[in-house]
Amino acid sequence: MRLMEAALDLLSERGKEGVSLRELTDAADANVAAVSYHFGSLQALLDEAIEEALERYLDAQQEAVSALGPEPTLEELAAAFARPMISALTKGGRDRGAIRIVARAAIDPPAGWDRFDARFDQIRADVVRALKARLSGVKTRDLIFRIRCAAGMLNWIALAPVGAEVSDMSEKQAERLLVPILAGALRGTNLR
Amino acid sequence: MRLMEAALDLLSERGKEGVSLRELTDAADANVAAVSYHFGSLQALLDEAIEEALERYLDAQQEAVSALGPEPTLEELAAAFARPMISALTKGGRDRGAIRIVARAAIDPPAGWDRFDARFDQIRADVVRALKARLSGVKTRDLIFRIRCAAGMLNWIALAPVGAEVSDMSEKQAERLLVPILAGALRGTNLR
DNA sequence: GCTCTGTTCAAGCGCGTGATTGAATAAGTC
DNA sequence: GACTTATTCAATCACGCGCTTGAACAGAGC
Repeated sequence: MRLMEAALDLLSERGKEGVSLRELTDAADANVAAVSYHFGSLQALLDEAIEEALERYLDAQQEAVSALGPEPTLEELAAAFARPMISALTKGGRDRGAIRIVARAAIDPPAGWDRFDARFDQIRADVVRALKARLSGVKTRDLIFRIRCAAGMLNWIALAPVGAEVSDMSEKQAERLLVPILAGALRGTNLR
Repeated sequence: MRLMEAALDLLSERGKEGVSLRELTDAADANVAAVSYHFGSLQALLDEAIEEALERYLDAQQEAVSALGPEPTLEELAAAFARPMISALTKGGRDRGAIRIVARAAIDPPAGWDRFDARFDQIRADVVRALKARLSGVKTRDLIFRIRCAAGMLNWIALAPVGAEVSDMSEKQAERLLVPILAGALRGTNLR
């Protein structure tokens, strides 16, 4: 569907408040009424696009994390956790666009996103389990917070100007740059 | 000025695209024409508010970093770097609002923000100098990237839901939680 | 009392927005 | 060919937007 593609493109550039019906239908080479006809409203189309982007991202991250061996190192864990983001950023195009939509939405989640809470919790639980083998002294609550900080850092890179640097690299280069930082954040410093 | 206060409040809640002239003047209990009269336009008022918030933040961060001793530990450095943000978040109210405005603006900097590039570079240079004493093997370019990642993580915490947790803590608690993560990110993992 | 200056106000302008409408067209189905 | 259904289209609606206008008001200086 051309409308959905145009919605994803515009959402990634301008955010969910910056997409007007006219420019969307112009970009999709469609009539304004087509949006109401197929999706009910502009908002419904945008919501659908955002949810689709999030679902794809969660699928990729969950798969990457569960593909890890039994006792991964911090770096292996961080690499798996970050791979979907790094891959999308360095690949560019629609993939990078979709990931930016998700990152934007994570700042103030749209209504109804508690629907995805269980998936977020599941992924974090998997990461926590792997982390505990390496960081035995840290409370679970703190580990979860560190994971959220690491995810936040990735989201920031997807959105902010600093991420342009990463987008220009190869996937390997970006991984070599980012994984030590993420792993360092997960490990922390105060308790050895 | 009531208009400026209302602008800061609304900007921190909705971002720079989400503030309408009507709701601003309603919140400030003023007439719509007052904005044009005193500031020229709505955009000019918002720009002024954002720049003021950024300047205050840069001042605080620069002061905190330059107040460090000659060879600070990674934790001391991270604590100084993060103090203005942590302080504003835990303090709440207008301080927290102002910091969120800055964080939002950092995602896609308004036109003319290259004006502040020198200040950002200055602060980063100070941090790099202190970092080099502790991380002798890392390239300057990579250190700068790590600093930007750490700053990004703080900005993310200021904006995203995960930050609510931090906002409810005391400044000391928040520092104990965040500083090890930031210091860990700055140190990285792959080269000891 | 009169005027000048700074400020506030209700009313309205032009414009872009999301959404709707009824006609026109295309594609099956018998 | 006739009827039904799905889709597209130009035209239009009401609304909220940023901004301007000219009148009204208040205070200071003379």
